[in-house]
Amino acid sequence: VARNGRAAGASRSETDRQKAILRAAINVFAEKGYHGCRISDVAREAGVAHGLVYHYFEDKEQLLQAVFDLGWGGFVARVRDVAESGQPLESKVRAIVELAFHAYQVDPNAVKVIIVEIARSPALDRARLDSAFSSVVRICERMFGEAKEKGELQSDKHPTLCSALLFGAIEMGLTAFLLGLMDSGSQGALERAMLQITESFLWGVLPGRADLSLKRGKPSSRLREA
Amino acid sequence: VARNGRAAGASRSETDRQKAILRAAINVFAEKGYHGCRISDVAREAGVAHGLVYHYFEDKEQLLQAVFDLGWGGFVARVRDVAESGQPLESKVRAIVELAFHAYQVDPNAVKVIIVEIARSPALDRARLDSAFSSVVRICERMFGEAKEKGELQSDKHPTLCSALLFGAIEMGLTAFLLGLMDSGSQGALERAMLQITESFLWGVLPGRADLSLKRGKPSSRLREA
Amino acid sequence: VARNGRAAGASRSETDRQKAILRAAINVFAEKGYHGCRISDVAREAGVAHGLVYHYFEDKEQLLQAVFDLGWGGFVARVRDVAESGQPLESKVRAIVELAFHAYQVDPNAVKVIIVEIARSPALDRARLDSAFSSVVRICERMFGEAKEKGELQSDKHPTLCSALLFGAIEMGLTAFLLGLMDSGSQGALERAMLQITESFLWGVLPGRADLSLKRGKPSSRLREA
Amino acid sequence: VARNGRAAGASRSETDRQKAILRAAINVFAEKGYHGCRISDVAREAGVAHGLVYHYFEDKEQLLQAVFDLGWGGFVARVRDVAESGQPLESKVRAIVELAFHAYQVDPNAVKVIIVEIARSPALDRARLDSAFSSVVRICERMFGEAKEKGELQSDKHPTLCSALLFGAIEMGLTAFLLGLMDSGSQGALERAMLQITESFLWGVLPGRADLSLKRGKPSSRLREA
DNA sequence: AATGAATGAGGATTCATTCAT
DNA sequence: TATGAATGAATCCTCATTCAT
Repeated sequence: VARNGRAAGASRSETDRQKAILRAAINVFAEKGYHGCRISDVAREAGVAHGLVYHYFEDKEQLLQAVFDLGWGGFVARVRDVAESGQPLESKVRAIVELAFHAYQVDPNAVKVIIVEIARSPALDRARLDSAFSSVVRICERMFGEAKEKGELQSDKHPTLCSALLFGAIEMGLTAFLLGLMDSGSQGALERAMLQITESFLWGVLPGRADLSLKRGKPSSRLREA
Repeated sequence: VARNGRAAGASRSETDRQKAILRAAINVFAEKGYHGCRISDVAREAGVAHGLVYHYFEDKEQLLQAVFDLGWGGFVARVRDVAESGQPLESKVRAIVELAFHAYQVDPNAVKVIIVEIARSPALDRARLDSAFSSVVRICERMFGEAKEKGELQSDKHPTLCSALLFGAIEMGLTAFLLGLMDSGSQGALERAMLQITESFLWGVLPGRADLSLKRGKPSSRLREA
Repeated sequence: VARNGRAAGASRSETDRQKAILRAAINVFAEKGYHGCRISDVAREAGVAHGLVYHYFEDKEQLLQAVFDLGWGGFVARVRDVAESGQPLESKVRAIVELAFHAYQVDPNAVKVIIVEIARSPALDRARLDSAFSSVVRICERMFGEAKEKGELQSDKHPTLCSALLFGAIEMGLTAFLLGLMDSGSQGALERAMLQITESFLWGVLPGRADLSLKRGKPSSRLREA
Repeated sequence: VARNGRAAGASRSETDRQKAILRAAINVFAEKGYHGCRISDVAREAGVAHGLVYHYFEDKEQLLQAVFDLGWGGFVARVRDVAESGQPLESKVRAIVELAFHAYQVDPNAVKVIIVEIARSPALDRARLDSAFSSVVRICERMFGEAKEKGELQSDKHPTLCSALLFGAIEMGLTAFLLGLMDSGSQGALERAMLQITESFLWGVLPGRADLSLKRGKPSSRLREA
């Protein structure tokens, strides 16, 4: 029993160490960028010797992959759930934006790393990364494509581009906070931004447009009103 | 005259070398990424000895800065011209999107480097870059703010966020091409994308836009105002 | 016990590597000069990879500093002990010359590096070095100043200059050996040189010293006082 | 005639340029050290393009040689004149010290370069430099040797060492000024230092020694009293 | 599992030197 | 003569990775 206890403790602490390193990697990558930091920076942040990083991760690149997979993988899965659910397009879009902003609220550094490093080229396995990124775009592309067939999307809109634009709006909205263009401290700023992104994407920014949603008589079910 | 010609040729060729290096840097950075290439890769691409790069540029980072300044400076100036012109908001937005896409058509690699290697990364002098990036956002923020006062923008839209969203849509639209999500080869793809970004930003993606763009100015109660 | 032995061996060997590098640096600097050698020359001499040098020393310059600190620090401390001891000036001078020559006998290369590469050159942090060098001069300056008050030094001698001259005599005496002007191989050459430097400094080189050293304390008018 | 005039003017200006470069080299070497400066630093100081340096001097090393030869060559020649003159040892020593201090007053930077760079190893043609330095030592060695035979030097003094000590005293005396240990600004400081070096070398620093010179009834002819 | 000493490939940068003009 | 663009050998230094303990 004592053995088991110790073993369990040990194995738990193993995982703890690994998690600590992953956490540290997220923070250090977010702060200095993947190329701008050393493995030993990550190790110091995690409070371990740099050699230990290699016990848990193949190499520096795999560490970034792990950060990416951890944050992105969950996000993609959740986006897929939403995109493949039965709700109307409007609700789906709203939910996806909420997912992204929620992730940002929970772990802004992780979002930052993913946003910042995702498009940088040779550091990562392009195939894997691009496809990872592409995968969300593709998922939503399908979502928009099907919505288009159902008449939930304007007929002249390219589904791929819709998908890209949605994430572009989300990303740059978040970037505005990351860069300090928007004050993320002020109460409710993130919620308002989230709302505006959704609304703008759906109805545009010009006056008199949003009102249509009423006219059409299809008030979208809104999560927060549920 | 011949002398003058030669002299002019000589002095031009000095600048030519510098330009050649800058061009090479754009292409090599776009191809392999800033961190993924060596100065000597740039030099080889430019057909010069690597030492010459240091004759014209302080160091590798300054070379990237130069790429940025060259491409971004012109873009910002043109955006400012548009933003401060007298035309209605809709035309301004349309013109700004066109500017970005035109830059991409003229020099996709430069756009790629600026978007992928510079606009995000902590690799460079953040103060300078952030302010450079912020500057366009601020310019358009003012544009949207003034439009809002004139009733050209929905009253609940935050000008900063509008600005961020516009550039987010543009950037991710371009990214879709950069990553190959969209086929930039097909005739007119860029033009259609450009149009869609503009329209989506202005009118949203939900159906009914076509009607509306004909019968603008029909106010009605909105859901949240109910 | 065996474990302890190994552990002790290990911890000692860490320091041993550092010492080996320092030793190698002394020899290589002495042989080829600071600017004339590469870090990898030092590393090879020490039998380690060049990267390890940077594990123990900040950079090449700090390595030279370390050589200096090691050799000079001890010397200064010993000079201070002598200078602040209670013995008469003559004995102090004798002891200081002995210190320097002893250092040369024990480690001629270290003395060479300190004299040739450090004591003069603008290559290093002048503030630190000058003050290091100045410190001995100042220590002895005080020694001569106090001796002067006690009448142990000619009343028209400037203490600072006495100090400088003493070390000048010592240094050039050693330099004569370093440059091969004097044959350091011949038995007792160093001892004789040491003695001559001391005697010359104390009594001058003109004839009549032998008498005087027997009948000290016979004042008479001096030429300039005539 | 016009041609001659121009030619003469041209050739004169050639020499002027060369002299300017040499002057610049002296100053820059003195300021930053031979290894611490670039050819272009020298060229800038001289107000010429760095390429021109190679028109007048083989390479960087030859430039240092030229500086050395210029300053040292004259000094050695003058020392030889003194050493081989018929005057008594005491006068010779006095004259040699005066030569050195005079050189310092006329061109402290040149003296600094020669003093500082002379002993540094691989930068220069050791054979040439050492022999250059050795040559003065040898010249004076002979001087002391002959003086010893005539009984003008203590019988137990090694001529080589006497020579080394003399220059050691001179050099460190000058170094005291170079390092700011002595205030070279104060009126007459150099003269007093010069005097003290001479006197100390001849009669030592202990009290009651100098008086001998009177007792012996051989007042040395002193230049300043001439 | 954990440490950190040790390794060495890799690449940025410098600067003496050349040479076309 | 004079210039400074151009070259490229030389070297410092970094840091991912390994491995003995």
